[in-house]
Order: sequence, then structure tokens, then C-alpha cells
Amino acid sequence: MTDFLVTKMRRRDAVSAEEAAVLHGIRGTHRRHAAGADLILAGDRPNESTLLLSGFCGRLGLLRDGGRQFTEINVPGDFVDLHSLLLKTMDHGVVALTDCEVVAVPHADLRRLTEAHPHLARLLWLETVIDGAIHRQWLVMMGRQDALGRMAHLVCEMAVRLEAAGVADRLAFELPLTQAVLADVLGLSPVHVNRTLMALRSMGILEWKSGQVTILDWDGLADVAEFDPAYLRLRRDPV
Amino acid sequence: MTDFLVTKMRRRDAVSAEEAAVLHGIRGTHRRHAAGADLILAGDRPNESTLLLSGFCGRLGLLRDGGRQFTEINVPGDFVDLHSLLLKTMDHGVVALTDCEVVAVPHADLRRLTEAHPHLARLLWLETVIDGAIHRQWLVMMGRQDALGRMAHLVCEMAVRLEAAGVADRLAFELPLTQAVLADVLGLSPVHVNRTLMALRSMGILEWKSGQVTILDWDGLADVAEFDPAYLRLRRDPV
DNA sequence: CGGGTTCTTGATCAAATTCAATCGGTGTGG
DNA sequence: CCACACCGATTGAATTTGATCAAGAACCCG
Repeated sequence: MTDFLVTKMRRRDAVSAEEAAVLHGIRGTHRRHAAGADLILAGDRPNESTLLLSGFCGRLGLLRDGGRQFTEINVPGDFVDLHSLLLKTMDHGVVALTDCEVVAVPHADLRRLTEAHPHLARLLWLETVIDGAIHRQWLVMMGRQDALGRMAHLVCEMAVRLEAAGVADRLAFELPLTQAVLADVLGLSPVHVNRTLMALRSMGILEWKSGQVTILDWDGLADVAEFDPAYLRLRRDPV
Repeated sequence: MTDFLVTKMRRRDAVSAEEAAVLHGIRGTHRRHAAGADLILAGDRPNESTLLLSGFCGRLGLLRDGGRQFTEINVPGDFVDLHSLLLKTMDHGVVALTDCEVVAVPHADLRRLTEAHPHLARLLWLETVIDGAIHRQWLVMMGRQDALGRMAHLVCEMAVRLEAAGVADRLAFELPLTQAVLADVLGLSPVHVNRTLMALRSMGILEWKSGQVTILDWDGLADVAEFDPAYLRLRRDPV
């Protein structure tokens, strides 16, 4: 159940058999959400954190005029709102981008776990800190990269994160996001998203049809994106 | 020395006298940096975290063409790189935007502190999680607000954060950032930063000369910015 | 097969960039 | 005290990027 989480953590630090057992022993409420459903709304005060088991979720901010901006796409093995353990009140919403399967873990249990297992606590802290690193990288894209670079960067990131969780292959994976969602991820209009994808296609870098991404030229893609996976912290480094 | 930090934390949760004493007891290397100096470079593996005592720092990402994008402005009382405690390798640099005074605290000491004082550990974790919330809010600005809204939002945020640290008044404070730096914060060109500031000035909302900000119409500014300080988590909520 | 969503394409428009020049302080050396 | 250099702020003109509006095509799903 928490396999993807442990797989991902083990790219970052050793997780002992005992610690893995503690993580696998996490009990929470198992739920399914249909694509489009709100898992969490801004202003909510959840008393549990949600671990994504399958599907894709997005954290998003809303504007007065109805404008939406995603700040992260979550993949299986991600906690979509581990930070709510400390933030208490959510500053943003979380929506299901596809049908999703999740397990909601009570904050009380997580807190007990962190007090009993300081190393696991640091591994969880690390997960929230990596969320921050992803946000920073997105900020650099949004501020200083053009549409092509942003799109390429997003694809690189999703490829590497899905691979790290052990969910998919780096060069061919399912990413069933509509171009409208991509627009709200990249801060573009849906029309321009379409043109940007066409450009990557015509450059022979990428295929993306019916939610199926195929990367034909990883190096070319990474070059356009100026992608350096260091921020995803997928190297072993004891915490 | 760590007064600003404790002041800020006490806006978020009770900090007992004993805990405050522990924080005040933090010993580290006291340093000064001149404006423009690099405190940390991307790729560094610091074995200490840096608490800012006075002045302003910025976390920034770099691009191939020399483009820069700041991802956060740090004010007195902020750790500029508390996340390095877990990230180990820095994914971004930190530069002094003004002359700065800092104290560098060894990671070993911080780690010992978190193991001995779980509540303080959570307060520190919270600080890193709030960094993430700030990044998210910036992403929404960058993706979906125009230049005017972004500038207004930045000013609102700095006003509230400086006030929360007990460093300055919300309506009149020093923020000695050049328009070139503002451009790299907001993802704009220096020219457009200039025009944007002129617009806010001509709307009677803001004065900003020689690093001195005066907010003439807070409500107008917050309205342009769509500013809601909830993400800064300045309400008491025990962790 | 029909109806809705998603994708695609074209034409026009607005925002912000780039390039370029000027202006105003501030400090320094003669 | 002035000349000079330097940095930051300001302004204008031409250009680019991406947005908006609008319409048609393709694709699913019931």
C-alpha cells in the first residue's frame, strides 16, 4: 500500500526493515475520488494527511476571477498535504486530476510516529522540504523560462518522479492531464499549451496522445528544459 | 540575537520560557556579509544553517543565459537555509541583498536540539513548511497575476513579514532592493518594474524612494494584490 | 449515432520585452 | 569645487510572446 512511498524514500536514505514495517503498518481511511473531485479546499483544517496510492492530484491556488494555478502535481507515493500536520489550516486546495485512490492517515498517528521514530520523522520532514524544492524550481521556470522550456521541464520532472516512485518508465508513461490543466500548471492559456506541445512534437522530442507520453529524445528535452534533477534529491544522503 | 525568530514563532504557537532559552542559547558563528555576497552557492553541502539577524537575503535560481529568479526574500529572524539540514546539497544559492549579519548554527546542534525538544523540532519543521507556503503563493502570483498584482503582492508580503518579526511597521519600512532585483523577484524586466512602480505611485497607493517604502492605501494595495495573509500562518495554532 | 469534452487552427489584441537613450544622484580624484 | 565615472531610475519605440476570441475537427462515451 505504501510501497511507492518507501521506494521513493529509499532513493534518499536507507530505510530499515523495521522502519519500512512501521510505514507499512500505517492505518488510515482508504478512499477513492473521481477525477475532478476536491480532496481538500483552501481553509480546511484537516486532522489527517492524505497519501496518494494511485492517480494524480494537483495542489492549486485560486484567484478572484476564477483563475487557477497549480503549484504541484502529486504522483503515487506522495503525501498531498503532509504539511497540514503543521500548517493546520490549508492555504490551498487539492483536486483529483484523475480517478484517485488514497489513504488518509490521522495526524495523531503521524505525530506519534515522529516522536517514536526520529529518523522517520526526518524522512517525513524531508518530504515536505522536497515539496519546497519543487516549488522553487517551478518558480524559476515560471519566472524565467518561456512556454517551451516550462513544458519541457514539467515533462522531465514528471518522468523522473514517476520513475523514482517505481510507477512508470522514464521514457514512456501515462500522464492523463488535459491541456486545460497543463495551462493552469504552466501559467499559460490552453491554446498556447497546444501550440507548445505541437512545437515539441515537430522537433521530434515528444509524443503525447490520449494521456500517453513518449519521450523520443530525452537529451533534447532536458536541454530545452535546462533540467537538472538535483532538486528532486534522488541521491542517497543520510538525514 | 534570536529575538526576531522567537517573536515570529510566538505569532504561531506558544514558546515556553524554557524553549525560548534553548533558542537563545543557540551558539554559532557570527558573520557579516556585504551586499552582493554569496552566502551559499547551488551545489554547496553546508554543515550549518544560517539565521539572518539583520539585512535582507534572497534565495535564487540561475539559468544558462545568466537569467536569475529569486524564490524567496528572507528577512531578519528567518533561517535562509534551514532546509539544508535535510536536503544536504543545496539546490539553489543565497545572496546578500544588503549588508547582512548572520549566525551560522551547526547542523549537529540543530539535530541535537530537535531530538531533545520535539516541540521545538515541530516549530522548526513549521518554518520550512511556511517557506513552502510562500513559494506556493509566489507561484500563483507568477502564473496568474499581472505585473501590477505581483508587485503589490510582494509589498504586502514583505510588510506583513517584517511586522511579524517585529522589525518594522507595516505601513512604512525599509526595503532597499534595486529595481533590477525586483525584476528578478517578479519575473519581469527592470524596465517594466519601473513602469509598474510608477503605476502604483500614480494610483496613490505607494511611495518607494531610496529603499524606503510607504504604503498610502493598504486596502487598495491588498485589493490589487488579492492579498490574503493566511499563507504566512500568523495565527496561534499549537503544533 | 449524438452530445459533450478536448484538441486544433487562424486572426487579432494586449502585455511585457528589448534596445536605446537620457537623467539624476553619489562618490572619487584632481 | 569641478570633472568624471558609475549606478540606478526613467522614458520612448519597435518587437515578441502569449492571450483572447472564434470556429471547426476529432475523440470519447453512453
